[in-house]
Amino acid sequence: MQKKYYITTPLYYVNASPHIGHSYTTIAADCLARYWRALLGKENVRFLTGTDEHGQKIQKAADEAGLAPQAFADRVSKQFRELWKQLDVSCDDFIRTTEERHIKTVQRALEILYSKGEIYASQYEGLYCTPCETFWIGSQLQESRCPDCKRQVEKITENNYFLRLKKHQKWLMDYIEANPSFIRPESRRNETLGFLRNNELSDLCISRPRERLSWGIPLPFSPGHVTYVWFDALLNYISAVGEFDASGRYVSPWWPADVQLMAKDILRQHAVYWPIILHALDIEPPRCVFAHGWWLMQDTKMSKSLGNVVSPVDVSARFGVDAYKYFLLRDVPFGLDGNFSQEAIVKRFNADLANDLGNLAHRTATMLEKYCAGRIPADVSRAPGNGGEIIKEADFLKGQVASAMDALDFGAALERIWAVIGLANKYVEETKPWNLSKEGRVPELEAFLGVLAAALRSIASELAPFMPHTAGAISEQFSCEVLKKGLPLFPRIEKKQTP
RNA sequence: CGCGGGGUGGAGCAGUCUGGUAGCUCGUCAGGCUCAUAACCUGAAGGUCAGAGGUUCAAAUCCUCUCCCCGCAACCA
Repeated sequence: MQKKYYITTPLYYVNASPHIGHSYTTIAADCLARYWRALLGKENVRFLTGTDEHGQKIQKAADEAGLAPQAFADRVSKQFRELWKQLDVSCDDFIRTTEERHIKTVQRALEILYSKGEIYASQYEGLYCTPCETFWIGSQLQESRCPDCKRQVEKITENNYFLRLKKHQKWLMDYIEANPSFIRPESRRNETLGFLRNNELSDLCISRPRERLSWGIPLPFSPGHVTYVWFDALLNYISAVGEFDASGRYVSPWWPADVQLMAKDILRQHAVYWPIILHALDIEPPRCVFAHGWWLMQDTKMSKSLGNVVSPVDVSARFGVDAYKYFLLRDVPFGLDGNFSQEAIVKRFNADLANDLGNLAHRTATMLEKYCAGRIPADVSRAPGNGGEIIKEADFLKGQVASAMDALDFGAALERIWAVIGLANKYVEETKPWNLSKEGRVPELEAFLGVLAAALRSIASELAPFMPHTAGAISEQFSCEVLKKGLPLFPRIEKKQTP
């Protein structure tokens, strides 16, 4: 049995405000963190998120906003931090790449790699558009002009520093082959292996000349250069939870990470560059990098230029934080793309949350009041009908949720929980408590209600990582000797209501 | 010969690796019930599993070919 659990999200790039995609990764990570805290104890789980703040795009966005890069980064980073608070995300740490602790670690890592010969000086040659300050590769050009501003690009050469990737390619392929659960889901693992088999890695340019870009971490061995933003950003996962000792050995109570979540578009950086950087530093790779899918808008990718980016603030304000989380984790298998729409959320909300779960809690509460004077019976030994089976199924639930969570299959975990909700609703129909009441069969009636309350407690307990508020509300109602009836948890959303 | 993903009842999906009565959710229709948020429960209708050929006692599942859809510049989970 493992003793500790370290989970990360990517550091979100602060060149724009958070959208539902950012919240998806973070909510999934939050769910896992909450799940493992319940299992291992709060002190044995570490959940890290944060913001990535260096690089040319930030500098550019800051210029456009008329702010200094740091001031701009402060502003957007704060948006992320506040969003996580609003969404009740339980991160243990929020790291920013402009923090001292991170800069120190990055510079130390650079020194170590440089002294080991893993980083070397060379020349970078490329097609550069000066007004746009961007390098392009041949295939991106439109009639040898910059695809953005349509101006002529020029071939320029600059002195830079490179990280050796090629020499570690064989090691990485062997590592991925030997560790089937390192890259998940399996389709992404195959994709990565295919890429590595068909391509020879070229060494990674990890520096930028200061005169071209100043907003970054200076290279300790070349003050005229700053660090390439991806190299900088990836190291956050270790800079947040440990440091290098005098001999250059990385020491951390948390590393290696158990799961590193990300969306599929940044798998390459995490499945190729990142393990190689770590390997070059004599640090173990993470146990698992998991790439999930995208949320599409009407079957097309969300993008700023199409203007179809949805804000998690608006959606969670309309439907509630828990319902929003439920939708994200339930509607699409983790790993695949999904379609995002208000209609889809309403459907889930009404069918699963209002009709199944909310209604079960509410009808149980009403029956407890009506038939038991609000007392919650503890003795279920004389439960009629399938009562014993319901109790058994509720007990099994923990194990079923556990195996789904081990597979990072949130949807399956929720389906298991909903199966018990379904059983409980059916149990009411089959038992017909209104008849028991008329016939004065009090012991059976009480045991019946005891079964429902027990089932709801199990449901709440398993639901807690997914919907903390809802689970709390259910527990509170049904966990004492006396019922604390509340208002319906999820009032149905009627069709006529306009968005 | 680019690479990858996909085409299963009205909608969204699972099943394909390890052939053997085609399953789930939503929607529709009918019935039941009244504790409950017009919620809940039961039942029904609806699919030649993109198409063609092949292997097999048996194919959504294996093989071959064909057709169609989506992604593969940037922003970006």
